[in-house]
Amino acid sequence: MTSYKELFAGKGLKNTKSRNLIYDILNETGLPMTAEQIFVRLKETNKSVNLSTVYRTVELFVEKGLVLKAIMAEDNKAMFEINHHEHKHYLVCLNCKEMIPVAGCPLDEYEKVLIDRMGFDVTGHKFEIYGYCKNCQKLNSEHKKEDF
Amino acid sequence: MTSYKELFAGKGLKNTKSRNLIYDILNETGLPMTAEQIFVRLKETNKSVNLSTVYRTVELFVEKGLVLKAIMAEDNKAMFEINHHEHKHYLVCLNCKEMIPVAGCPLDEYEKVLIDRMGFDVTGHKFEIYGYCKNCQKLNSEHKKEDF
DNA sequence: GTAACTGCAAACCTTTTGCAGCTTG
DNA sequence: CAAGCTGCAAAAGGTTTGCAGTTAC
Repeated sequence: MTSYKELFAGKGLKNTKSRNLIYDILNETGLPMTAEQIFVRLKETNKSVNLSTVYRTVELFVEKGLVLKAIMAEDNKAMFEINHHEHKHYLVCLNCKEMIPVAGCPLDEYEKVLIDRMGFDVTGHKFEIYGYCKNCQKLNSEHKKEDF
Repeated sequence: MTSYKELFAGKGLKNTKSRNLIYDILNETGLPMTAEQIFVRLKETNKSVNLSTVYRTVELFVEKGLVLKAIMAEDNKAMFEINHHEHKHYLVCLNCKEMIPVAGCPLDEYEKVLIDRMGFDVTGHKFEIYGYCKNCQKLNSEHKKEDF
């Protein structure tokens, strides 16, 4: 179990067992997880942390900028992932729900256009691409173009 | 009160008072609304429809492709809007929560690139731009660049 | 007439909160 | 030691469901 002493201290957070465990799980997994998933993962490894603590912790991490929060359409649950401070988007498979990260972002130019055209002060954006991953394409084929 | 007899019939739905009312509200408003908002709006005009009926109805509309559903980050509530079958995105003001529609979409090209590069079969995408609208820019100024 | 729809109340599920006890710096 | 964390249990808030009665076709 790693210790994130300095990392937490820098944000005015105490370095506790739960926080280390939760940050670890998010780090290892490398993908967005729900609070429940984090909770279950910890339970499996007999390093149980109370579910409310998980919620409080990830929310705190979000507040301090250590973690990013996103709410997935469909099953409206919040998902949390380590903030690597890189700009990243996901391909979300509609079948297996896997989230595949893609580097790069085609939107910066567009944001500038919007600022000019609409006088809207852009601070960020969210961009998710839905479809079917390679694996699921083999299995399924009766999907149609949808509107998002 | 308009009647959407043919529209509903085409989707195998019965033409009922509640459905007309709900579709009407969404049409008039022209912007995404929560089930609650629809419910309240109807109550105000003494055309009360039960909240569960609102939920059942909008969800049905979504299923039939008449309405689009989106879940707003922050307060994770589902929002519903008429599906005009046009590709549209929103500027979401982080202060007043207003959603300003923008026509056009810079992403089609990018989707093609992804298909080639990742073998991912894209069926759609969701794109929301966060920031501050003209009005709120005047009031606030202490906002920082955030990660989404 | 029958299948579909609605209202009502209760259940559900994710997330939040109050409080008492325990840790960390 | 004081402030901050955690567990527990209970509440909150959005959404769903079972059922009995009503309505549309």
